[in-house]
Amino acid sequence: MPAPLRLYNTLSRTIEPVDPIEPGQLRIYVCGMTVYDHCHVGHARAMIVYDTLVRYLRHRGWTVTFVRNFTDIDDKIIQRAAAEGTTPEEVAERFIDSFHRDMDGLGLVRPDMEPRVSGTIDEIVAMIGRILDAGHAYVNQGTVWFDVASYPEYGALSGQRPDELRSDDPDKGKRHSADFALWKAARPDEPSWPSPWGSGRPGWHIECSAMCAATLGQEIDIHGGGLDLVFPHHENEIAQSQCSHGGQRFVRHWMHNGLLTAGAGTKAGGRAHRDAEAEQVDQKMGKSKNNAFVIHQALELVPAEAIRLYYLQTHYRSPLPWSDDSLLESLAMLARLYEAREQAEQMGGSEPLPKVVEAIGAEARTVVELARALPERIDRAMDEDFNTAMALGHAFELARAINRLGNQKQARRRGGPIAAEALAALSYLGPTLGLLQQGTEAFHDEVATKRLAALGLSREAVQSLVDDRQHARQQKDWAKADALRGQLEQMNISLMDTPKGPVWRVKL
RNA sequence: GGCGCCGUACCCAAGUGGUUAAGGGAGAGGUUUGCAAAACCUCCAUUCACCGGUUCGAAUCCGGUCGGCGCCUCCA
Repeated sequence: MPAPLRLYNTLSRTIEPVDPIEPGQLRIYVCGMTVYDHCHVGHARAMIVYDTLVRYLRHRGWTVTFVRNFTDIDDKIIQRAAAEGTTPEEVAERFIDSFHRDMDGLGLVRPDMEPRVSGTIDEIVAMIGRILDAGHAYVNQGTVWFDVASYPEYGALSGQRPDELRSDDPDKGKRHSADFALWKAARPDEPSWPSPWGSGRPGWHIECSAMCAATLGQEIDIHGGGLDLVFPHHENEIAQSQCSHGGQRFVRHWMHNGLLTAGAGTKAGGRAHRDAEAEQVDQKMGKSKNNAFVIHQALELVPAEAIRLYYLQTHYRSPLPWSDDSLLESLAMLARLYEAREQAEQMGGSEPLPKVVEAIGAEARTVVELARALPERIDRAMDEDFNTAMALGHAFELARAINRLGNQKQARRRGGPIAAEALAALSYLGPTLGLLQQGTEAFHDEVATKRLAALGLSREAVQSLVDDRQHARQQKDWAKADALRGQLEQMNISLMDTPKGPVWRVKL
């Protein structure tokens, strides 16, 4: 049996055990993208949160079926196609490709299914038919409206009551301003499909209900998405799904990730003036707010795992401010983990563990204790509402202990058996959090490539200064060596003299 | 107007009834070093926006005040 997991359920507003429909199995549906533009780092947060969840659940023994859709029929896609003089299909296809490139770049697992609205039209039409038959919808001039008043449970997820909503809709033929379109009557120059109510296309919310049922069945275990989807999108999904399935419960566990915010003043430590320009407050990131930072740009600055760490440092339900400075800070944190691992990798010796521990003493014991405890501590944090931040905190405690041990000459020579324990523990970060999955060299190389590009420097330029300094040092021309070091420092390159020769790194 | 979330050190951030309030970054001092860098050590919130209340005991529960954010139009 897989390990039990407790998660916050938006429906009950409490942390509850995940209670699967079938023992050991979880059917998870996550709202994906409307593909009318490139994804920004706010979308990346949602994608990374659910990717981490799925990885972790599988690692803990669950059989997970993970579905994430593409909304490829939508007003904005149609608008963009019209503006570019192309077809909605072409626009959707282009941004689905872009999405896949971004997700691959971020190192995310592919969902088991990625249904598209355009491939689910028959199911959508059938579902709308059942909703009409059940008396929860009405037709007006080729448009089918969901009849909110017919469904007393409406609002259970979001706490909204239809009559209390701000209603600024001009009358479009609805009975109640909270009613929403299941099927939109065809308009000229827009894609449309035949239906019993005339040609048209699906409304915004029905696709997810239909794709969910088509891929996972009438009832699913976990439905995820951004907090901004709670109302109306998910509220409407519940209404549609349950009204078309004879009242059958739709979702057992509703999971919502907090949003990324943008627009805060500088966070650069030490000089956070409170001047007028820094008075901007955090605002949700979004294209309409014109403050979006695209995933592709972020991946040019840092390795994918740094972006991942950025998000996992904060609990998934909290809002998270985005800033370039914080992104670089996350990279520095990631490097700290990689460097601790490297430190462990370099410890030699193959004596029996107890003997080495005995010889080295307290520092060795601490590493062994923390290493052995780490997997369980990570699991405990993750099993209680997916607390990735706490899990990471534990990992950093081990990293510090490894470094402390590595400061001892004797440990570097004989600490191998202790390091093996630490390495095993650190490798636990892969299947659980998706971190430390690169080789040490590959990591340093990627960091150097991306950071040098960001600084406008070339490896050759750096290397030649490093070489010059090395010559100066060999001639004990300390003044010249220090001058060259200073020059590198100015370029944001720090130089480390190691027993194996000088090693340089871009300062993080 | 309605619904909901949040306010923890210089910054980011975990903790949500009970021994010393995780972790990261910045800062100060030290160890180490030709000098450095990295790393390590020490210091850096007797205190969790504010005010009341419940309790033997609260950052954690309840009420109020102030401040911020999200949703109610498309949104991860």
